[in-house]
Amino acid sequence: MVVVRFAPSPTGRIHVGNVRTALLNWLFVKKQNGQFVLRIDDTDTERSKAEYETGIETDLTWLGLTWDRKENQSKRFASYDAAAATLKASGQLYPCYETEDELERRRKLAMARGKPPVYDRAALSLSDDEKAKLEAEGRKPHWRFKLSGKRIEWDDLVRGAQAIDTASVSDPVLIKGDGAYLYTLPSVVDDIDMNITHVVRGEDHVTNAGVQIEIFEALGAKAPIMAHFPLLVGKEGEPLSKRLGSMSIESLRDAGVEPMAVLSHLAKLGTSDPVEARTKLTQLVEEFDFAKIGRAPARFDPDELNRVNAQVLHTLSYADVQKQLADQGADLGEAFWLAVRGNLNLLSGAGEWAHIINGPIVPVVEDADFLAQAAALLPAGPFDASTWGVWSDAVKTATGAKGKALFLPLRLALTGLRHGPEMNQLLALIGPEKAKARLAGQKA
RNA sequence: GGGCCCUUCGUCUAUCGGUUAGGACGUCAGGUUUUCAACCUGAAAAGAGGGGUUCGACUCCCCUAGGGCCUGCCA
Repeated sequence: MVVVRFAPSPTGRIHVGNVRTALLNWLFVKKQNGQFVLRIDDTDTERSKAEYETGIETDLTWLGLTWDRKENQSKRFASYDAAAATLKASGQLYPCYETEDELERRRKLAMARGKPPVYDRAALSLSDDEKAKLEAEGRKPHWRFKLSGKRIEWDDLVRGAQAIDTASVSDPVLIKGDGAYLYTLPSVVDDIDMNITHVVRGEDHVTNAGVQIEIFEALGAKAPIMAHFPLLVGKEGEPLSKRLGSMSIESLRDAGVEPMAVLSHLAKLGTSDPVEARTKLTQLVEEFDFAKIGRAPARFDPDELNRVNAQVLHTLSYADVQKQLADQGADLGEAFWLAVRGNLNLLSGAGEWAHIINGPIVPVVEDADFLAQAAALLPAGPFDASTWGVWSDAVKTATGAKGKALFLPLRLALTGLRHGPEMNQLLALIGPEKAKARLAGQKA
């Protein structure tokens, strides 16, 4: 069975970049009838917060990205300890005593000389006596994984044949001087223990992939299949991180954006499919294919998201939104929704139209005589969708006004606005009493 | 500095040596709505620059320019 994971750290709320990773994993695994594991990467106990963990769950749930299983890395230290012990025993995890300052200095020096800043493995040649002496001085070792220096190759589902030369990469630190695990080892151990079959993530991890494949093998496991997709960049092609603050899922939800708009946009952006609204997650699942994902960074433009949001709204059925309309006191029935949805950019806008229909609103009167003539011609009621046509025709005959001169004054008087849904729908919903009052210039 | 990846209409992209370079959004025009919005139809709109290879290059190679990622005791 296909098993994927989404592994956010609970050090903040998730944003569009994170969600894209989650979504791509989710769409892929649903198409394969596999399992989606939500793995909370909370090994950093200092920065991880329970409130962010629940925040992540809230955001994913709002989007409809369900998980089959949830794990917390903070509960799995025993497994990491065991894996570290295995690697230490085989000599593949070795202690280093350089300070961060030293390493920083060496890196800068190497770069200044035009050399790649790769760790020189000086610690490997330390004798037991030297190590003992350093530890006696109070130095705490950090532990590095010894890379093979070979070319690591894999077939990436998005990028095709990949090769990374581990000779050009520093031996990764797996355990910090304070004993804390860095992301690398727990990630590999979890992937093994949780039978993760496919790792789907951003291309910022491709170098990691090479390193991690070696760790998988060092632990006697086979690395999962990898898929690294291009990252999102901003509208002008700048790294998205600069604007991430305003892109949190929480903020989008607060702004009234539809979950399916977020999902549609993120699923289609950077793929060969047109960026169009889908109203059901199942449609996105059906259409998902790694082969459709391009290799160039995809530009995320909030305006596009708003456009997709409007598109979602325009196709949502009454049943889809009835509950939400009721929540904002704007459930005026199916005819109302159908009349109004095409004019909405946000669902919250439905409330404004409900208010225009229910009143009281102040009509805009530019020519009271004209409106008085029109009011006199108003049918007795009740109103239906044909009332408007009959009535406006009568007004036209009586006054000689036509086109814009006929319609705009009536629209302004009846709705107070210059634009909106078709008047035949609106007039039927407004009804005879309010129509009459508004035409007379009265608040109603 | 080094490594990896990328560059086609304004935007997201198709093309995997021979196409009138296709689609979607946006834009513009027309239609519908006796107004507007929504909706429908149509049009304009592209291979970063320079060298090669080839009968032929968007497609393959090199250089230049531009962009992204990595190069952490971050994830």
